[in-house]
Amino acid sequence: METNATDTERPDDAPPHATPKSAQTRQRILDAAAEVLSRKGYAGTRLVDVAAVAGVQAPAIYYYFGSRDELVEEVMWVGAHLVRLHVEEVLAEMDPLSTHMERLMVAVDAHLRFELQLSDYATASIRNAGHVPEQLRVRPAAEEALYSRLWRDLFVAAQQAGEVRADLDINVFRLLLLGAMNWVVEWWNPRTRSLDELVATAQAMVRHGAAAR
Amino acid sequence: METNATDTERPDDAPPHATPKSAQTRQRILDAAAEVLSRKGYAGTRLVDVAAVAGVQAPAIYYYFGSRDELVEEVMWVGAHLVRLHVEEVLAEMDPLSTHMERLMVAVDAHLRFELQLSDYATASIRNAGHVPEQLRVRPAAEEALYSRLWRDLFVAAQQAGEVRADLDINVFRLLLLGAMNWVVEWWNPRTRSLDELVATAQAMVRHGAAAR
DNA sequence: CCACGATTCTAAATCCTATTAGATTCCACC
DNA sequence: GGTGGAATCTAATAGGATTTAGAATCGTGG
Repeated sequence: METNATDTERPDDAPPHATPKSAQTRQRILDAAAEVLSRKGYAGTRLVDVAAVAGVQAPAIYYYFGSRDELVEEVMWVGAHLVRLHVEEVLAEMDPLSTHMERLMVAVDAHLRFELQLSDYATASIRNAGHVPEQLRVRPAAEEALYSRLWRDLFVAAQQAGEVRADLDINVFRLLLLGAMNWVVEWWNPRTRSLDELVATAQAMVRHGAAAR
Repeated sequence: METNATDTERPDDAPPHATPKSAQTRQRILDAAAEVLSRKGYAGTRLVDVAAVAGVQAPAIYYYFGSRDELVEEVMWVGAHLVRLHVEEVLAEMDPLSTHMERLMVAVDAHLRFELQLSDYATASIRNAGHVPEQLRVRPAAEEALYSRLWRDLFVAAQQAGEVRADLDINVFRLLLLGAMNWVVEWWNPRTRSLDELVATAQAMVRHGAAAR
């Protein structure tokens, strides 16, 4: 019994998957859950709806996930994970000579675009962070902590380099900024406002709001 | 049948109330609902819990409210309404000679303090705005629109007076700011951070982020 | 102190949705 | 083409929460 197999994070309790290509159904279900969750929220997400979006019958979900909560938890984790990966990746591609403020601007841009355009997972994760029962928050919370650290590092570096006012409370400022960006999912309408404009304004909020001088 | 009585907004479908003093039970129930709703969210709010907090049995709620959803809707509406009243009141007390930027600072202060200290209703309203079913959003949404207008007016006046940069998109900036402040309920912990510090940083975000010069 | 309406309770009905059971189909491989 | 396991379905179960029914209690005015 090779319980500690190498290709999976979840040891043994996990149902089958990973073997045949039809386990892409698992992905369809996960995607569907992300979409429904991002729209309806934890309260309004019914397995029947998820199944319908995934083109499957509700009980089929149990072939891949132990329970509704397990499915939700995974969506939340993936959401937090993807955002962090995306922002990290974009930052890694930057010119190493960029200023810290430039890095902040790029991070703001990446966060907003990913959240609004690329990922139902991110939206689901953001909107339901404070609404799912405690037990479901553990794994996702760990991911969010990593993401939080990423931003903290950006701000600390910028402040130490003198690019951010020394008297600014960067911890509170960072949390306010992330809140402003997260809340965007509650009001942004692609048909009403251009994403570019949104990004530019958010960047201005940081540049002028935090910059030294 | 005096259906169009003068002392109530809801015409006739409403159950008794308004007459005897014991209708303060209604208030207890509403308060309890606000508290539970602000902590557990729409999903996790069970009538049994609300009843327990109100010191009553669950079915008693139906003597005052037609349904669970009606109760929730009222909490949401009251939440939005109270915030607006509070901020309007504080602004009204200001020296008429105050600058527009000073008025914005006071509004930020009032919004945050009310949301975090004074009102479970505000918290409940904010946290669940995007999570309750569509039908429940109509009445609360009307209140929120009024509040939105209040802020828009503040920003428009400030910009026209030249106290806010002319090239700033004040609509987007306003929505970002309100988002930042609303999201605070998701992370603020009174034991970890002082409210004064939070308010000061939020004000700085506006003052430096939006101010001309 | 009695009556009557207002208020609240206990007990039961109803509904909704997650979850399980068991049957069935699909598909790769012999 | 048949066999065995993987994948999915239909139908039934179960549990929890709202909501109704009807009884009990409380409090006030006569």
